Amino acid sequence: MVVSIELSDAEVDRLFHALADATRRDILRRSVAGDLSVSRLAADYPMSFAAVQKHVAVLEQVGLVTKIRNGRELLVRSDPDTLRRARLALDQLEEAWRGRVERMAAVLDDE
Amino acid sequence: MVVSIELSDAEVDRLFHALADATRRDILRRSVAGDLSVSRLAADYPMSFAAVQKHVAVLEQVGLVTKIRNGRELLVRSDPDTLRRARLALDQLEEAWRGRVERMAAVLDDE
DNA sequence: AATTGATACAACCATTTGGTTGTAGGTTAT
DNA sequence: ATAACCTACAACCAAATGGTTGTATCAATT
Repeated sequence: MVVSIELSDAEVDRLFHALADATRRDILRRSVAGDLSVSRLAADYPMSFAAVQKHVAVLEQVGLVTKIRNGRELLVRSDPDTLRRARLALDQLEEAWRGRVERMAAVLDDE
Repeated sequence: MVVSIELSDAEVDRLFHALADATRRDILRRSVAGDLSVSRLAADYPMSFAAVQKHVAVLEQVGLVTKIRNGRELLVRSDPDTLRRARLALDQLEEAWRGRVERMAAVLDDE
């Protein structure tokens, strides 16, 4: 059974904003492929460690990622459920479109 | 046949950014339901006409919307293709996840 | 215990964003 | 022609964003 999830405007705002940055999307992709520490991630971007840390924090605040302690490092782990919620928001927008197309088709059928 | 579309990082940045605002998403939904003039749209938001105009401009710049002259007003029309491109970007992120799940399942099968 | 490595966090800065008001340019209606 | 309406655009402002450096904390290694 699929539970219909209610997404608040504010949450969708933050979700899309988190996804609207190439570095953050790249961090997401890489942490999906396998858990990586923040410093390991940071090594591959042309910016300071602190900057990458901030990007991870943005992803973490919207739940796209969680951090797991492993010795003295923190592994960044992506959360597929949150990504699904982002998709749901897009789906709802697209659904409005499908509805319109159907209504137009119905009008045409009436003639 | 579905053509695999290449989305540049910059384009996805702008796409998600355009969607990361509740007012803009609402304008999208309303213009999907039926073409509306900018002033008609603006009348229903608690902000100035110029502010709404800017939101429409953001949607227009990323191609989520186009404007069509109708007498002295400009109708805002949504473009479903661009919305689909946004979804494609999300799908590609999700696909990375599916790939991981499959690899993990394969590892488990090997044991 | 001292050092090193990984992270957190504050302070700061430039740029962008989202809002405002005001002015100007077309289009329709009277 | 004039008035009324719709849109465009510039100038301005406060707040948020994305980056920096510096300092502090905490865990592991030696």
